[in-house]
Amino acid sequence: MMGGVAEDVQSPRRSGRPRRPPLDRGVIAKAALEIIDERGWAGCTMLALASRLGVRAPSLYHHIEGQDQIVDLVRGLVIEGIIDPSESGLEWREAFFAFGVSYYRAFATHPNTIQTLSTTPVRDAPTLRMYEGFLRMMSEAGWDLTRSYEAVIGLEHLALGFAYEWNAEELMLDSGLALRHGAPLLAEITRDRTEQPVIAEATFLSLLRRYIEMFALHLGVDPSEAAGFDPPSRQERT
Amino acid sequence: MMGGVAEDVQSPRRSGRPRRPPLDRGVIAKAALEIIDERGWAGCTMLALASRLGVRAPSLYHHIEGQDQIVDLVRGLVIEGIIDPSESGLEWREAFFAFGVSYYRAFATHPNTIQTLSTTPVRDAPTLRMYEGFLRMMSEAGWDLTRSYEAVIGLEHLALGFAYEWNAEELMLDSGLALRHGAPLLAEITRDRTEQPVIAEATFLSLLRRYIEMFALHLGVDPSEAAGFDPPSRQERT
DNA sequence: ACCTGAACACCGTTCAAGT
DNA sequence: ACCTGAACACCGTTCAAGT
Repeated sequence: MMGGVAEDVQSPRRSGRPRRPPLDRGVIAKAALEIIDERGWAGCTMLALASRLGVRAPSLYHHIEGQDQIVDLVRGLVIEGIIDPSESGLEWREAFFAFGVSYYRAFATHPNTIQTLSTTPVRDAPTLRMYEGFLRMMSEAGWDLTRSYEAVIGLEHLALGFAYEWNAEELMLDSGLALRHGAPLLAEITRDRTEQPVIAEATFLSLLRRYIEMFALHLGVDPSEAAGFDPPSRQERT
Repeated sequence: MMGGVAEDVQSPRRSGRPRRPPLDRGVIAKAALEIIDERGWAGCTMLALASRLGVRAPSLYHHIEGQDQIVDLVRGLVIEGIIDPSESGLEWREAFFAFGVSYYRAFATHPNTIQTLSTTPVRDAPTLRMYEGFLRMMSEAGWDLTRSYEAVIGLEHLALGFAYEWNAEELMLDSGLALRHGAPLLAEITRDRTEQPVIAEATFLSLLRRYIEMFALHLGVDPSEAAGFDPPSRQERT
């Protein structure tokens, strides 16, 4: 009974290779991000995801607990490309800047993820590590936690705003519509945004520099007092 | 035939009053915003909306074209509370500041609208008017359109980020989870955020002041050149 | 262990039928 | 003119049944 030799004669080895990659969280995450990039988050249904993977929708539930977990997986994938500022060895301003730039680029590459990722609870380890890395870097430079946390929150939304505004499929503002509603200035500035993504990054970088300077001037203290330079009161470390 | 007197005898006038408000876009918008405030945008289904209005779902389609239009209506309602900086009569920095504050408050009052409103094309007249008003104010103060547009985009996302982060039902970051994943600094700063909304507004206001100063320093030009004062090259107005 | 078909509850939207 | 029940296509998810 066991070990029957009733195998097809003319498939000596060729038949052993499965024609689709074995399912696991990694390939599911990758497929999900691809669909989101191509068709937006709404297009990433369980059916679309399953059929891209050559499988039926219920099969996915053997590897993930539900749609929520796809959010976590995709977030991990997007966040992966962001540098850890606590391991950069740079002075805090430069580490902050490098972090901000790579944060912006990660999301500018995947603008369709922004809507969901920016307003969904963080549950994945890579993202928690990212925050911790930023806080550690700032802490080691002498900043207090509250200030550092405000800094990263503000930075995130500034970066996400620019990344989305200039890279998302659907434009937020339609020039023709603005004109028809008696908003000529708005209509003018929203015309011809073909090559704007490039300009947008330059603008963001410029803004980011200013943003960091703002914190360097010790937010909450009269700028004239702190004007001009180095890190605030350095905490003693053992 | 016409004008039959076959009316119920004992309902001389009382029966004339309908027990539910007549349906129109205004009441639909208001009901939608209430549901979104209470249960989040996902809770605002056509069924939930209809039943709050004492009506069946298909009835809504006699007044609105579909769910997309609900977005427009709700946006109009939220944006309504924001001041028009071009009619404030204030100096540009103060007008900018007042605009930013009322923008922040409008969304801090309705944090559950942020996810959808911040990533959905603008189609409603009130919001287009809001942008136009800001651009006109900046233009009259001598700023060029591109700079002004960047200013309002950056401001929006900064404001939305803070408004969401500190007022949304679901916290973005869970302290316990952070601790369990080896992120002690993040865990510490996200503990006890009970009365944070108040602190958040103060933080945002402080940040907003700096943000405006940043633009006052003529973004894109070496700050040491422009350091310290008044509006940029004033355009001639007829 | 993993995939599947069938089924369920719940969406948004359409439409012929009523008044 | 406006509301309704019934119906449709499409979701996410569950589960017993297969291998």
